[in-house]
Amino acid sequence: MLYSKSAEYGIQAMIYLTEYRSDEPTMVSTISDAYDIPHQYLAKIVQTLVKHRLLKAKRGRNGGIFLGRNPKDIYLHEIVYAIDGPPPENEKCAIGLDLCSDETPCPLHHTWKPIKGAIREMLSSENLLELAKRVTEKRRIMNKK
Amino acid sequence: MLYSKSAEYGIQAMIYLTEYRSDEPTMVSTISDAYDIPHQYLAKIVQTLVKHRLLKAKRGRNGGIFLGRNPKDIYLHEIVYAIDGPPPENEKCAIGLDLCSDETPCPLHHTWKPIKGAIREMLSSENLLELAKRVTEKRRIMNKK
DNA sequence: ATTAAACAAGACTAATATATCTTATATTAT
DNA sequence: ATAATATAAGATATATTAGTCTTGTTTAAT
Repeated sequence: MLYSKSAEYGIQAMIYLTEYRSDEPTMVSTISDAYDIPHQYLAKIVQTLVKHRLLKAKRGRNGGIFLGRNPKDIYLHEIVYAIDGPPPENEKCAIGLDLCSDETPCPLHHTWKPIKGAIREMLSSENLLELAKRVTEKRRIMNKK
Repeated sequence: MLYSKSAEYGIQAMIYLTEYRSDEPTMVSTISDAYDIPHQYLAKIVQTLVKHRLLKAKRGRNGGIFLGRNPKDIYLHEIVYAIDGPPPENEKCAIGLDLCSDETPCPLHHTWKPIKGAIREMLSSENLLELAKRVTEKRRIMNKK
């Protein structure tokens, strides 16, 4: 809906790294096991994130990956864009008609535009640190039951 | 984003039928030409819509398709569900974590839930007649330029 | 009756996203 | 030095979506 499955895996991996942050590198296999993601597939995604400097990798024995920078400065849309690519220049209208704009709106324009704005806002305001905190909290609640 | 390309084509076709409603049937090729949709591909989609009674078809020479009922009583989500299938029982959370609910929310839950609601609301409140009117109005504006 | 022209339907092809397999390369423990 | 073990990278495989091709069936004009 919001992004590809690959981007979803990427987000999960980065949340994991934030939640269990450490000076030691974390192996990709540790994350793929934790979230039940195919190992080699996640490895590919991780490579992309490393190229975009969102992750750092340490190769060789006892190697693994780290966050590329402080998680409170990493926003969701960066991860999504790195993996899925940036959104298209001229975004299509919701119904696929040509030339949708405020002046010549497509039939869904007035309803869809604010929703699209809310999505953009969500992806560009949520940072990894906050997300990871909420995951920790969620686990706490679930364990209590 | 909201639905598959097939569903998008289906919506376009039904808007066309609403805008140019007539007692005579409209050929699938007329619509595929108008919206630049691959003819045979649209034909397949139309078959699905006929099976779901959203369209009626008249076979044979001088045949074509009609709306299955009054366009003001046809809502977007019906078209989408007919083509893409109904949404999954237990909708996944935005980040793909297990068990996302109000009690054990995923990290995006609070932001994403109202957006999802707005999308659902949009698809279930917009009817074909309104949409077609707006397309007509849009064309009027565009021609004036 | 015959034929032309429309939708119906199934098999096939192409493109893309997802996933796996194999080999290379880097790094550390021994 | 060597072996073990991690990421890097490229080729291959599978699943899904999008699109095409061919044939069947229905209907009306002739």
